[in-house]
Amino acid sequence: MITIILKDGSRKNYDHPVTIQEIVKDISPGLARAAVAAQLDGRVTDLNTTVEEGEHTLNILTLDSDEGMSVYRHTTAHVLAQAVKRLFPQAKLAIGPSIENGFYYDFDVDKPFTAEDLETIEKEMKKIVKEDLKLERYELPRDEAITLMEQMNEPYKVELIKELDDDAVISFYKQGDFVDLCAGPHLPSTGKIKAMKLLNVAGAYWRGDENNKMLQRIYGTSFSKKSLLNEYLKRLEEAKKRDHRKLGKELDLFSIHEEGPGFPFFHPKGMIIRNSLENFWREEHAKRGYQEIKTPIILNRELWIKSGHWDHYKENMYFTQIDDMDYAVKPMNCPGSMIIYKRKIHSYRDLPIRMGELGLVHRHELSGTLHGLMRVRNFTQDDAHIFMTPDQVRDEILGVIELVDYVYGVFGFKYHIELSTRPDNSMGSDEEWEMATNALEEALRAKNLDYKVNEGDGAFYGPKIDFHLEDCLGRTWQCGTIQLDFQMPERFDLSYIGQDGEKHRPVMIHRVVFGSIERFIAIITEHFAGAFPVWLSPVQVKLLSITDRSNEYILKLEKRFKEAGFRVETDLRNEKIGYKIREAQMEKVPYMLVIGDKEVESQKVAVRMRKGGDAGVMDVEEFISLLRKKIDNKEID
RNA sequence: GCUGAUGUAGCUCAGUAGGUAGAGCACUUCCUUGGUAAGGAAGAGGUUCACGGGUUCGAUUCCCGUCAUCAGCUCCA
Repeated sequence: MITIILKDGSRKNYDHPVTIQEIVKDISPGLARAAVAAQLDGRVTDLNTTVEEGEHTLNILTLDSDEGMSVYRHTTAHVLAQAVKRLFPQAKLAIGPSIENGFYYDFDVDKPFTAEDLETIEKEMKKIVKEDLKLERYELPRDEAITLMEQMNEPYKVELIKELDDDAVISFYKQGDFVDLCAGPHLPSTGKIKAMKLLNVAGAYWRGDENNKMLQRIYGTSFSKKSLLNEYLKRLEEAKKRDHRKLGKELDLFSIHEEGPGFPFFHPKGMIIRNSLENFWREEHAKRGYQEIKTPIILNRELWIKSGHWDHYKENMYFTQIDDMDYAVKPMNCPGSMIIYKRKIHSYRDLPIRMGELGLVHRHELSGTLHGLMRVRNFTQDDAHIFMTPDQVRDEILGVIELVDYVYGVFGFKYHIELSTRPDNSMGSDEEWEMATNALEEALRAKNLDYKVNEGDGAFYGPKIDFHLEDCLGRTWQCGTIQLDFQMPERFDLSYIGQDGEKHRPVMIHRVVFGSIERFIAIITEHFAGAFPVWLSPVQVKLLSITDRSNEYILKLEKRFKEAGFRVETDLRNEKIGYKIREAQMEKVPYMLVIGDKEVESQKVAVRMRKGGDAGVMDVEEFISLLRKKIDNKEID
């Protein structure tokens, strides 16, 4: 007797052996169509699995779930491998997992795949789907598994099997002429795959280790419907359109040159965005009791030895010599802050001291990882160091969390939080780390915030809370971080005089909100697709003349707007209005004012908005107060 | 850093099977004074095709090297 308990608690009984697929069909034909795999007694398994005697819980995985999609894409990866093996029989298989939004498969081949190869492979995959091959699972004892893979000339698979635990089940999946070592589960047959696409090829090291051989990785994705695939492809295209490197060039915000790889140049328009962000930052920090400092970019070797950077961060630092003495270009701002803290004796009454610094740091990043403003070799951290007594820690962390929450809200970003714990190669004792980690967790719990834990991902001097914001395309970016540090105060022998008249050791927080100003600009450029909110727009208003009869009035308006503090440009060129509008629109200017005889006559302005077009005629002062309100409230249009 | 692709006018790109380069946009001048996403004409623009070598009578084109850019190198059968 077989008893199946379904998700809703209902039961089904069978007096003969059944496969999960048959059970699903009994439940509903609709579910049978959507099903990709199942959880039998909590374990993920194939639909082809035959259920054994006894009582079982059964949960069907469909394409609505992440697990379901992952199975679906994993099977697509197998189809890819099969296609490659048919076309390139000498190719050796490595691994082929499903990943977020798709899958990949690594192959060892003599010649890298070309774009044309991808097309051919994709065609072959479609053939395999059409053949609707059944995926059959079977298990083999270790020796036989190794012999099989050796016979098939698959050295990577042999290596994988040899590394499996002694008691591990070694399973294979067979579809037609193709067999692959795989834990599964898989779709019942290749015909279930409805829409797929190979996206690109790239080199990837075997097991991600650069000492190993470089394999060829083919990336692809698959969806349950053609329309979903197209939607996904559209999103990729949209991301490409919004690429800050492209928009940065088109909108003339910044540039990067051969003369300084990873060292961005900011143009006048980029500087307006930058300065607007920094002004906003300064205002918000002043409100919250921060002082601002600026520390030098180059400091001597002793300092970096004392701070621990010399031992823990050397590969990322730049060095120089002055009068035969060793110096380093700062990769972080904290040691400079230490020196400022130490300039005088502090009373407990002075604490907490919140010292902010928009500090330019330099870090040596591998040349292959540089990426526009996202990954650079010099950038400005919106840093701050908070020095406090141990019993102030919680409130200070809460204060930073509140600040981050407020700032991200202004840009319309959602975010999530991650907590990173002690890494290898770190300073300090286990007790200190535990205390620090607990303090961060307590603050998160006090705010009732959800968070994910990343073991071993902390800084070398302390654990951290990271804020990952989510842009309008659903991509996440790590920006803000709060790092608790018991090490630096110790190393620099920081102290304050307590109520008892004795010296005590302060605790310190490092924290950033934007993270890097440069990267934040990249993120908002992509988030807003270059159409920045008015308060950030390099040009807020553009005055467009229809004929030169209105020039005089326009110049008067320009003066008035400048007095009002707006960033305004005029276009008096001898061009048609459509031409001028098109240009202003492409520059993504939020407000265009079209001025012709009628406006001169009525002493008004005809407003055209970047989004929404013609907004009708308005009184000049009325427009000014409207714009001022939008700017002051940092409205997003 | 590694693998692969790419590097031609300010921008986007074409091109030469090796015989000293072209389009569109932008720019300049002229005509046009025209109401909500490109009016017309003419002109200028490359120290000559990222840089350095090599092959060749001759290289932007072929070969080697360097630099830069782009994609990936984290997701573990």
